[in-house]
Amino acid sequence: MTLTPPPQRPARSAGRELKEKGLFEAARSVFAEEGFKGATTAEIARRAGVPKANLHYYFPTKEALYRAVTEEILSDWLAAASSFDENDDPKQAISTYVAAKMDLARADPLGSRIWASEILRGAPVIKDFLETTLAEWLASREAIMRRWIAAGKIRSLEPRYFFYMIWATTQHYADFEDQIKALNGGAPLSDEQFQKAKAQAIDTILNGVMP
Amino acid sequence: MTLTPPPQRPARSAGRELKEKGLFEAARSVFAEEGFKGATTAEIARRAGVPKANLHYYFPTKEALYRAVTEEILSDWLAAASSFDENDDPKQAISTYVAAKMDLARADPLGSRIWASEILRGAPVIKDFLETTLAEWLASREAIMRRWIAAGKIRSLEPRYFFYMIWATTQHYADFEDQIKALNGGAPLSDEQFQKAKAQAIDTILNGVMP
DNA sequence: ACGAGAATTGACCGCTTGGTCAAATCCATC
DNA sequence: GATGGATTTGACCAAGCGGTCAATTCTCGT
Repeated sequence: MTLTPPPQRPARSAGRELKEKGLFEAARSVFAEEGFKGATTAEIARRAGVPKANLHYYFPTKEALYRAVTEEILSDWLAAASSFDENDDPKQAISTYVAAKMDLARADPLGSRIWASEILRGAPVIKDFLETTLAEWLASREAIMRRWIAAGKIRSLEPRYFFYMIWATTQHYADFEDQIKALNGGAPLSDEQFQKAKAQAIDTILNGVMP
Repeated sequence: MTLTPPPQRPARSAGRELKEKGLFEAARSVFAEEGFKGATTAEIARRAGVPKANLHYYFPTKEALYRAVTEEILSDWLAAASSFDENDDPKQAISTYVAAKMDLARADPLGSRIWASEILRGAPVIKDFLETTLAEWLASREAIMRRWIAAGKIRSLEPRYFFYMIWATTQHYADFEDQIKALNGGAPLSDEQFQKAKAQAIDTILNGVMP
């Protein structure tokens, strides 16, 4: 399900995609701050610098816009998740995956926050994704981890709670960025600080599971 | 700053505190689901089973109600935080603290979610708490951990990122409960599952930092 | 240069929002 | 049982909401 232009005629000029992209990005920032219900189409339009009626030309309803935003986020999540499979060695697989999730949180904090906000309100839009695609992803990686455990390559543990820890820790840097900022003298983590945090997350998690 | 009755006259009957408590609890559930902006006083009043005008008698504005809810959450957070200091031994202190945070997430998921939602919108109401009380708590516990590191009792690490991992992991079980539910066949974690998750969180975190 | 569809937009609509208010009711005290 | 403040509540209001629409302007193939 990819995002379709509102009327299905061929795009006329490059301005179309540009404007759509502007609205899309404005929507991301407003949804991330206010959640679906708290977000207003007027505010989204204002940030995009277009009249509200113009927004409704590109995205017929607030929910259609929200769904478009959401789909991209799920797609990015899956892309980062694939890094877990790039290596057969647990140490490498886990390191790579945690690093990818940390980088995603850093590169796209808004996406992570929209996800969080969607879960907080009961996940009405992504519930199906969670119950099917995400559940399947988790089940198959649990199987991999159980083989590692059986082979004595990692400690014995319940894989899903391990993944929850990874998700929680990495996404915390996006979702709670404002809290981290407040605890960092008002400034967001510098690149050096973030690299240190990433390295430590990998390190602590690895030490936590390697025998 | 404790919560004051709207007019300051002495309470007449027990019904007053009861009604106030009902509104308070209804407000918690709505704020947790919809965030501050998405929450409506009409919905809060509906869940409390009182007319909206009655809500505004007890809490003059939506923000006053929100602030009252928020204060209690910060207070609970600090209470759980004190468990970190109950023991001089790092292993004991960390175990006890993680257990306390997990128990708090289980006992009061709404509080955790309201906190998360408040951070997501930029923490306008609790920013001062974060920059003062929370920052001081963190600084002094960082000092404790640095002494442990110097004494070789735990691995060398940056204490604050370690606390972020604890906060993230424990609060994940409250904030992302609906996601966990979706990954658990639609059912929330049973008490046994939760105890297992708690034990594993403690275990993995301890292994992650003990030398 | 003109016709036709694409894109733009101010004005507008019905509904919901947070909050107000005055009238009604309750209830401890005398 | 009368008094007066505490409490309750339906009705109401101005502002904001998501969404519509008709009139206008733009853009391209001819």
